[in-house]
Amino acid sequence: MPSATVEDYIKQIYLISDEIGIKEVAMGRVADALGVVPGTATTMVKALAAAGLANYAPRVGVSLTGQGHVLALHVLRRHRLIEQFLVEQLGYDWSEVHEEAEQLEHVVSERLLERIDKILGHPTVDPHGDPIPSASGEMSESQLESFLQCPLNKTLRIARIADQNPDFLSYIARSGLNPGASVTITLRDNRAESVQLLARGQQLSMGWGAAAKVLVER
Amino acid sequence: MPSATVEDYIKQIYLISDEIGIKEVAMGRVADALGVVPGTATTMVKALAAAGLANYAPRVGVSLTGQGHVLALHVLRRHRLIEQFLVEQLGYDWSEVHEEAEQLEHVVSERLLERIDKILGHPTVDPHGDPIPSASGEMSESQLESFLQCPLNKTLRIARIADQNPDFLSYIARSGLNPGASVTITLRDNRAESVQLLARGQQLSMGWGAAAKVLVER
DNA sequence: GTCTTTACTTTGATTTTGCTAAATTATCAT
DNA sequence: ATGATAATTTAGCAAAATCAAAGTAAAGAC
Repeated sequence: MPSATVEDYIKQIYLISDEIGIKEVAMGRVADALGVVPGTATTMVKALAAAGLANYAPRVGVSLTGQGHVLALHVLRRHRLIEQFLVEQLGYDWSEVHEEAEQLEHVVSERLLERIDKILGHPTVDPHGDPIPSASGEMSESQLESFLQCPLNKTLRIARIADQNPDFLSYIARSGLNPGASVTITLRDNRAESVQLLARGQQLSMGWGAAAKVLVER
Repeated sequence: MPSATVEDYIKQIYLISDEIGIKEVAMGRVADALGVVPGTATTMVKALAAAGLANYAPRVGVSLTGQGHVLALHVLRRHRLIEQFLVEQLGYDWSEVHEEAEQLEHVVSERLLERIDKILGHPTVDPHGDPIPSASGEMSESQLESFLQCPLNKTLRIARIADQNPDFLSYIARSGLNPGASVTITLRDNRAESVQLLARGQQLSMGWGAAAKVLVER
């Protein structure tokens, strides 16, 4: 049974790889994501490789093996189901569930997880709109657009916030941009790298970095 | 923040001490309870003493300090509230919650615990009838009698099963001796060290070891 | 009262996960 | 090309928790 640390490394490698769209993840990114010094990441990633969970190429980066990929999806399933459970059943705010799930994801049994899944009615997305992998390890690959790609002046539904940073999430929550809420993009300015939008009757403006993390559906 | 291992040692020392009614717990008992070789227990208990959680006297045993006592009650509170939650809200059987709670007790946050406590309506006992310490660390000291002390031929209510062994618990559950159920002790034979009883209309017989672990109230 | 058994402690090694600091390689600008 | 800068790896060390095996003390047997 993989340790909590191993699960965290595998999960982060998966998430970074997914985010940048490249298999190979640079060691620096791994070290950053895990909050350890680079040397620690190198040592751990070598151990992951020895355990058959990752491929490691010195000075190039790390990628997940098939086995590592399976494990990553399992951990992600646990994390996201727990988040959904905390919001739905325990009255947590969707912007504050991350830390708690981070701990719980390493100790819930398969049995408990399946009960949670059943009670929640087999949800396919967590409170942030992130997709929940199925028990068999499939992940629905939805085609969502971010604030940067979606059409102007149409009413859209917030589907997903692709960031776990508590600060960012609470800004999003305060602005009424919860998953499920409605928005209209009124203006996109390429020179200023800013987006103007209308949510809850309020006019808002976001920079490109932030705007890219809010995904909508029509 | 104490590690999961430290919490486990402190909890077991508390439980054993409580069970035998003596402050000083022999190292062998500690090693057994934790499932480690004696040398390991010695090393760890010394560390607990160095951390101010326990008093250690070589070849005599270990006892909890005030600080250790407080920690033990906190861990027990977490464990028992979680057990109650698993039974009440997630449809677990009361005889199978122990392992799950054993893991969860080390990672639930104070915030989550208080939400669970509130949802359950501030329960004072867990599914086994074991008392749940309050948030401030008080434990209701009830005066329950076991099958060995209670009066004969009276209808009594099962209040508590003082054992966590899954085998024993499932025997108890199958026999209809769940906390809350009614029983009548019909015969106690000191020579045979056995107890005859009536539960759910069924005649049953238990040895003294088992009978001592079932506590009733009138 | 010695002897043997049992309980306990000590010692030394191992695994996992982390750190610091030095050495190395790659990259980029000049 | 060359040297500076940034990223990465190596090497050496440490803490936590464990084990195996050897040593020691206490208790009971005779």
